[in-house]
Amino acid sequence: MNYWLIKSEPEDFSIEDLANAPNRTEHWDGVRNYQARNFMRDDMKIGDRVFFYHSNCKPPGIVGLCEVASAPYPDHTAFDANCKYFDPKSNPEEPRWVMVDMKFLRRLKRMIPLQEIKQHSDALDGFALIRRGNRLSIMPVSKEHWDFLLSLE
DNA sequence: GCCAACGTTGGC
DNA sequence: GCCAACGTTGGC
Repeated sequence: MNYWLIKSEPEDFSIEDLANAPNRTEHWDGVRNYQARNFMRDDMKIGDRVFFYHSNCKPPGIVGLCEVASAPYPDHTAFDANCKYFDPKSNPEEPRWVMVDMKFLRRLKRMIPLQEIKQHSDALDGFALIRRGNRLSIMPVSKEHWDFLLSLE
């Protein structure tokens, strides 16, 4: 099993939104970064565990757990000219972007703020979230880092 | 709102 | 293939 962290701006889509979605599951659309796409396309497996991270808010941090609930499939929002995720270079015959379904598991007992995560840079050495200039919206988490982060809960 | 740190685009 | 210009992310 692999472990991941996904970012979402809570004003756009929050952990509550995922918890309230039908079947507690929603497709993770709108990823328009090749590295993040490749993680979904090549490495994510059904059942992988995922930290849900709230970004661009006060305070940012890890707020919940979810799991990968589907294989990757084409992100249809890239085909819709009225959608903000529209990409004219993607089409149904040759989709450029993919997504997976994410299923809500639970909220953390408390939010783990980014500021606190940064204070454990020794235990979390190499964790992509706290690397300088990190902008990835989907990133892998090692088993060791996963367990450590959960121990902070 | 600022701005550093990216990633992407496109001319050459 | 280089790289300047531009757009975006996201913490602060």
